[in-house]
Amino acid sequence: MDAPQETGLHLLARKLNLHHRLSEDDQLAIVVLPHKIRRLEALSYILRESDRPDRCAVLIDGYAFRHKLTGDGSRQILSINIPGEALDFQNLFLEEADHNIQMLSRGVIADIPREAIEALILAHPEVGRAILITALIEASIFREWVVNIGQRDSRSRIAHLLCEFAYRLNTQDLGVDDAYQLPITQEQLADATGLTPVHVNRVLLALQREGLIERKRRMIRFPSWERMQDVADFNPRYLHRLDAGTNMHQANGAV
Amino acid sequence: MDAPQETGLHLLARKLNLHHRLSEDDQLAIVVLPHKIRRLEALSYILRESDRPDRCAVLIDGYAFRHKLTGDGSRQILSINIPGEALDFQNLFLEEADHNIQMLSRGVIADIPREAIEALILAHPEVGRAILITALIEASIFREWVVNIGQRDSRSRIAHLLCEFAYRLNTQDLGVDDAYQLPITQEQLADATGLTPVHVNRVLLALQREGLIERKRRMIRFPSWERMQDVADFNPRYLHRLDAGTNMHQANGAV
DNA sequence: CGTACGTTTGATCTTTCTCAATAATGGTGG
DNA sequence: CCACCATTATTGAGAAAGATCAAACGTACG
Repeated sequence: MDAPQETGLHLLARKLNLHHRLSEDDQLAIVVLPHKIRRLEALSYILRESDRPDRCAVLIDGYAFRHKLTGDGSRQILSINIPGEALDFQNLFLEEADHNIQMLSRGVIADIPREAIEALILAHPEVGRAILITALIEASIFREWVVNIGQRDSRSRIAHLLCEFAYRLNTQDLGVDDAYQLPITQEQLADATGLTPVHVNRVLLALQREGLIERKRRMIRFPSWERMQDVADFNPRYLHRLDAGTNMHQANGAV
Repeated sequence: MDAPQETGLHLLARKLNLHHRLSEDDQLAIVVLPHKIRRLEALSYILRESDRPDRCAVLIDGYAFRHKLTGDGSRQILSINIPGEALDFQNLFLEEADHNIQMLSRGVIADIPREAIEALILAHPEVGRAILITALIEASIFREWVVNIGQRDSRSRIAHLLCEFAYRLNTQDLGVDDAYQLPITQEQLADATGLTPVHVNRVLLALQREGLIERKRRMIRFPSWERMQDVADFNPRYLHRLDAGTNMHQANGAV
């Protein structure tokens, strides 16, 4: 067994540092934050709409997703989260949660008490700043999703989601070269893009026939990142990486 | 001539106070913030994608909107902003803007220098907190737009946008009873909902035939807020008003 | 080794888009 | 105040993207 108690929050420090440079001292303050490790099964809920958030869950291992249900029961997936991401910055400072957060796969999270975060922000203003910036970048991603769902056809739409996910994985050093494991089913992909599962399936097969993606099992590979980026109309500016401009397949010199 | 120098920032203090209670002292600090008043024509740009934000524009009079263009030139409108709202919390703390902000009508804005905001946050932590909360609520609204565009059919979609706008106007005491002036053309409404202008027109006429809305010129009235809310699948939780639960037509006791 | 879940396929239907034209409206200069 | 122009709103007919319904096929895992 590994020791997530010792390594888990390093991922968070690393993630925050990607968007706002932090001193060694500030990073250390994050790593030593009090927290409780929990192992969760796939589909278990981390937070439900209308809950009062009182702790901040940080994803250590596995994947999670945000979603919201409409009155007629359909589900819109709002984000797919990867290890190192804090799941509750969007809710922690508000009175009640406006969406659900659920594990996608089985995994591990670290729960940090709200008060510990508050104290951290007071003692380390730059960390507070990093949290603000990270929350604003999440908002930027939501805006891009509005654009993606509102304006792009199904082909670009799905390609865009695949590009974003690849790029973010790569940012966190979780991609294996140019291939990666897509942790979601086609039905979930449908709920994330506002399409039906049947149509998602047809689009994936079409992208494959065109040679834009290769798939075996849940593994996805882009034979040409450029062509894919082009089809997806993907411009990573909205992800606000500090070292943007660097080629995605050699980046991550930081930390 | 009125004196927006004296009254303009009161609107901002009022807006922030809606989401996070502020002391008299904190509110005063907002009102006396150094700023420059500018009168702008309709469609003039306040910020462009890739700009480096260095000031915060607060909308004093008139309407503005955020939008983003895709590679093939289509436009997605991301928000419609009303007087009292700060237009740059989403960009001010990031290196470069990821979307455009443009005036919808002619109007007046107050430009606050970035440094003044930074100093304010340091001297008045509760104002910093209010800014964080306000930015998080904007993110919540973007999420709801993802849901709206991703899951609802054109009828609910447009109804939802109309409800949200009515509710927000009312929150800022800008609605005239149950009727209000919708400051956008059907083409802009189309770009906000991911539909075509032609279809928006047909949906509006249908809503009108059903007796869900009355229109003359740009004026919109809901004969029955309940029926409209129902068609729109509108639940104002995502707007995180402190005094939510109060009936929208009698609210605003605060400040 | 069977069962549940996920993927793939086919046929048909619906919503929304596209293209094109006409009708109001509002603002402007004379 | 009126005539004109540019915008905005409305209408119709046909096309297309994506949804729906239904079934078959794989494959992971208990």
